[in-house]
Amino acid sequence: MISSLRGMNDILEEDYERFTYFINTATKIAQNYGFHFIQTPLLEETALFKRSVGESSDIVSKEMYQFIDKGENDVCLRPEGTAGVVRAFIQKKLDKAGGIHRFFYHGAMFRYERPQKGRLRQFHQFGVESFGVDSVYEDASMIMMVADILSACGIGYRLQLNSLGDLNCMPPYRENLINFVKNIEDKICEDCVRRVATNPIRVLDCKNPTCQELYEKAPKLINNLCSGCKDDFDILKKVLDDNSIAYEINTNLVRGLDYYSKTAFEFVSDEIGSQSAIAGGGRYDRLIEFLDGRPTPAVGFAMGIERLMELIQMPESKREGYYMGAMDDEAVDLVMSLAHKKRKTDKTTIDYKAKNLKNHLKGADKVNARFCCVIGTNEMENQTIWIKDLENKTEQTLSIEEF
RNA sequence: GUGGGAUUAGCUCAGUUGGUUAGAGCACUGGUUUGUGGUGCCGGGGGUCACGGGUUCGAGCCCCGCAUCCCACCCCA
Repeated sequence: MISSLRGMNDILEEDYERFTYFINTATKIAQNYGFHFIQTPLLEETALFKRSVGESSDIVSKEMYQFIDKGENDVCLRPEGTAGVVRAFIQKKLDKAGGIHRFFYHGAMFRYERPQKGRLRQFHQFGVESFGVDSVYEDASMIMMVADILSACGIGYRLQLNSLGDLNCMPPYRENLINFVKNIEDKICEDCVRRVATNPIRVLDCKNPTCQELYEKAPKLINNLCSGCKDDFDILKKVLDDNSIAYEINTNLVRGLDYYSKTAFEFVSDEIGSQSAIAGGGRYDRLIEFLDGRPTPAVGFAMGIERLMELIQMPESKREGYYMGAMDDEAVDLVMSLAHKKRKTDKTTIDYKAKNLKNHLKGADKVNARFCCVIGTNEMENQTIWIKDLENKTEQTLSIEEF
């Protein structure tokens, strides 16, 4: 038997119902916020991710499905969604056109990681990207949108917030931090030593308790923001307060992708194990110019659909549509024709085998049909059809023309 | 990539110190004497015990390998 590749799952039946329900709910909300759907290719030039996500990130340095295609192009399956959307935005010259452009997307992402609960090699994200709005109110809108989507799905969460600063305050802070860490380099873990060289800010996010203790005395970016960043962060907090969205400031929150600046946020769940981040995002004002576009402010987020799946509270499934069956073999053809007509407007399932009434009622129950419609000898004689409403338990007999 | 645990029917799981033909519940399917369901009763099908080796008179059970899943690290959605 050939089975699916490690970390790559089929989505069907109950899972598919939940998956679709989430996409539909999130789509509606994104549209309410003025976003439009965008679809970009699953395969992109490798250079796109190296330049956007950053070569120092684990995603690019060891997790990409990368290969050379038959045209000798260095390509890879997308490990995240933002890079492709930004590429499309620039390629379509929307950066030069100016104005505001808001997109949402959903689809498969690929990362070659060791699978675990909530961590797959092929997984699905729902994300949005907003271009051309530098106001921090847009950042707030992003967070409100995630909160709306999660609430609509009945999902509980904690929201963590941080500011990563901008070109004015981040570089001096970075130097500051490097100096601090260099002084205690002999006490920190191996990973942190590596991080100082590749991406020093990420040491703050280290899970090692010894390191965490040491970093408690480290300078905090939140206390060293320039006035612009600080004002924006204050406004953001106020807007969230005004709209009753609870948050906690996590000065160690560092997004794993290199392109983020200023607002960074993460929604976590305490109910799904160690892979607890269910949504994450932030501002990335410099990414468009990194990818050769005209400088354009941007902010976005992504949600991991598989991680949300078991948290989604599905609405109660209601009886729907028709079930049709015959009690005599001679009636099967008539059932078939009536069902064909009915299917133009309603969900209709047919049982092709003649059965007694009891079994048809059981069958109708099984497919969760609202109406059980049966044709037997009596009905054939009178050219009628017997219908029972399984919800209200009422019955009627209609002529086949009326049906 | 590192460390640990698990794997028996479609699903959830029993299976004694290694000993006849591997079980249960649910699900599926048929019947319940020919017109009333979701909730009665009776029956039926379905297992290379993940896979590959080894030890043994004999392995679901012990040993080795391997695959997958789970947990933690790591990473991140």
